[in-house]
Amino acid sequence: MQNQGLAAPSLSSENLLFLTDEQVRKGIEAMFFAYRGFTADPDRILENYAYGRAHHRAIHFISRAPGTTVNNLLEILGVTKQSLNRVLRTLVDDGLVDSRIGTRDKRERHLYLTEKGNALEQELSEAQRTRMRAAYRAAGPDAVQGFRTVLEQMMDPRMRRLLSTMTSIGN
Amino acid sequence: MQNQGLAAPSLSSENLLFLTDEQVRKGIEAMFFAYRGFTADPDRILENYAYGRAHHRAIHFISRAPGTTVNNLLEILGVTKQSLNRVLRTLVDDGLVDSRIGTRDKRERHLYLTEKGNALEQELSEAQRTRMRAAYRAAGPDAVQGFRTVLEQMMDPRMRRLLSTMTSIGN
DNA sequence: TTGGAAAGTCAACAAGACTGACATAAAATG
DNA sequence: CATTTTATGTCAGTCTTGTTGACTTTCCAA
Repeated sequence: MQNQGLAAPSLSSENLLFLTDEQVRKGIEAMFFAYRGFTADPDRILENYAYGRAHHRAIHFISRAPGTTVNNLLEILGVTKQSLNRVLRTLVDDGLVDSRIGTRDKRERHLYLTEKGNALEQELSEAQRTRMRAAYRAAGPDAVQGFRTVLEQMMDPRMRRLLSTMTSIGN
Repeated sequence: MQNQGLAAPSLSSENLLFLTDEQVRKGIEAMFFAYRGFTADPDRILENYAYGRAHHRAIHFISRAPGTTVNNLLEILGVTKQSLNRVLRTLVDDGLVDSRIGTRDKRERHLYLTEKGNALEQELSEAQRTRMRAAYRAAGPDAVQGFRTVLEQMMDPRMRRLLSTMTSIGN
């Protein structure tokens, strides 16, 4: 177990207060409630389609990285292939996702959103972006910078790497 | 649908960039990955006890507000009472939670952690706090302030009120 | 005092995670 | 060329955690 800062010599008294269990706990609870808000709008929309959060996640990342393979998506989502397969199957069957056999490596399936899939993706992400945008605007640019910084520190390093490669493609 | 800022006259060019769909989308993905990190440590611990995240949440908020009623907890957790009841039953049966019939209103149950329940709560929250603390320390005080501000803006107003009353008790 | 509302409990079901076993096809390797 | 590894898909079964519906007990107000 690490030294948790109570006796750390390099911290200012402001930092000592800032790192009290109480303060950290507030952050934990804020994270819990905020995540509920974060998923609330897409969840509401998904009810109309008989899809769930799992479908949303798949659609999101296929939209983000078109042509991604199943294996790649597995890595990003952190679920088992059986679990992802169930979701993908329904999305392919319903005509929202196109699964194309790889040209170089025919074992691979490359995933793309169809027009229909893209429409749902737009609907979902627009709802989610609207909330985020409102929060960002209310909080201001500096707060957003801090928000992003703390989130990056919270995730596992592996996910942090994954996120940075993903955003460098997408930008 | 609201004006999303692209033509908003009061925004600086820095803000225009800052509010691009791409930037917002990065935030969404960061939130997703960070939440995974956020729950990873408690989840690992819970495996040893045959409990899940739902048990953790109940334990957390009972610890936070000892003597809270089932109804109150329902409000905080945002699940159905039947769902919460299953979790509470196992916790009571296993001797982690004490459920006392209300004195004023005998319909109510007031919930308390037992010594055993407190021990698990400590183990779980210490693991979670350790990660949060590390993230906070790496990000710095200003970033943490921004983090908290954005999270509060992201949650539903009802939850924001709930959080503020909760923290005013706990502090 | 009685009927409705509120708090909590029990039962059954569904979504979405999991593990394990197995199949197929293609690529990589000796 | 034979063997092994990799990528994907599938079937079956389990677990957690959410849901709805039906029920009991308790309280309160008409």
